[in-house]
Amino acid sequence: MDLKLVETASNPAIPSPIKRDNKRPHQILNAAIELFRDRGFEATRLEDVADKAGVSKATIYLYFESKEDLFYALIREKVVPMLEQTIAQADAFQGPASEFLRMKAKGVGRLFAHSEQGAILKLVISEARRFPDLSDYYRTEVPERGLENLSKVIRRGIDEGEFRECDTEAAAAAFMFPLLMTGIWMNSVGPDEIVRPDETIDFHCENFIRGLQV
Amino acid sequence: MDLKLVETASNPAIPSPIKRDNKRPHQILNAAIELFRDRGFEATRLEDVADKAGVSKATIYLYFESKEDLFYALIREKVVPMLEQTIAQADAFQGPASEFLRMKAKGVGRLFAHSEQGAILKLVISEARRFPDLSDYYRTEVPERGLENLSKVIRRGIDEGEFRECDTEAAAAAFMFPLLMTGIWMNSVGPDEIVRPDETIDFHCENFIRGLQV
DNA sequence: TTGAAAATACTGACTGGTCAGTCACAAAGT
DNA sequence: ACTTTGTGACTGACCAGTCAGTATTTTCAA
Repeated sequence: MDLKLVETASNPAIPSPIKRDNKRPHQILNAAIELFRDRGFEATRLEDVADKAGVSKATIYLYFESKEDLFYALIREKVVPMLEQTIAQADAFQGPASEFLRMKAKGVGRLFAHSEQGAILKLVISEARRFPDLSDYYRTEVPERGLENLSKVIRRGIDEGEFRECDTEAAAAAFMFPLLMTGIWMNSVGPDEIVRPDETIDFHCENFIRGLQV
Repeated sequence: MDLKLVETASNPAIPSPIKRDNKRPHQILNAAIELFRDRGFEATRLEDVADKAGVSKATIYLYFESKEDLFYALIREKVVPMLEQTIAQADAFQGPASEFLRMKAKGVGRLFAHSEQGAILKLVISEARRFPDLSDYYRTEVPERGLENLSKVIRRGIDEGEFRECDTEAAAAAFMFPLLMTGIWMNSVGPDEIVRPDETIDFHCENFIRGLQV
């Protein structure tokens, strides 16, 4: 799987001359994630990214075409591998629908709440309107793929008599949204004393299942 | 109620010389909301705000001290009135806790999904790390105030035998998050075909109550 | 093995464009 | 006349992106 994006003026088909087995791109990307999350794309100075990565600004241009390309690369390098893992996990699952939901909540919820994936989600949300093609890619590949998958699982739960009949698409969104929101919260206004992410996710998951059971 | 913020270098106690009974500030603020939401604070040029408001850039400086002040004023002028209304509504409510939740979901959910309040939420989330005092103010006044209030209502529901015993703080967050997330979704990656905000909120509300009932 | 040449990796200093914020002046209202 | 409301033109700082040149690593002939 590869990040394909429509070619635009601001996104000229990225030849991406990243040389392999070189740690520089990863150093730079890791520095960029944190700064982009904390200050936003526009307000982040490439010089600060360079400092944080321990290189000079010009070095960034050896590995990335432009500041925008750095942003695109971030999604390419950090999101796609996570996706493959999550999908494999979901495909392998056999068992009652409610167990799948529990697994999903623990996996996805914790991932967004405590890893760099939450920072990336918040970043994409923040910059979505400025990078519509990237936002479309991320939306369809990450949350919508998750929603579709969930929708099917809930349908299966209904067919097998575990869950009550309901609008499965709405249910999928209602299940997913607290997981995403917890991740965004922890990477923007939070962390704080009021919202305890793990407890919130656990409660949500159990209460959601309880509400759905016949 | 007034927006008080700790005085910092970037926020020098805002004397706010906004002359009253003048439509200019509102024109400017309305133009700013939309541009800030779509491009973010940093990437929005004051000249574009001016164009959209139908004035010259220098005119903005008759009513606002700086670009940052414009952002602060946006919260002052657009959030505080909404808050007062919501609080009055909540205080006046008498009836079963589940009815309160329904009212809350319809009110707050629709507000964030379909009005400028969703855009403001998304904006604050996006810029939270860059404007920590504003983010603190917003977080404590808007979502956390809502969470506290909800927490109490759920407690009341438990005490009156309507709801099962549970972690009321986690429950409040789990109830609130889909409402907030729907608003953010609609103002960033959405609108799209997959997420229908009203159906999502309605399902969430009913399923949440169903899960909570004894 | 050594060391000169080639290839690769990196950088400091610069530039051209952009934009927040200013100011001297103009128009409109009273 | 005087105050309020407005503006076009300017400026100084900032920063993405470039480039000429330096360091380091690799290659390979003697």
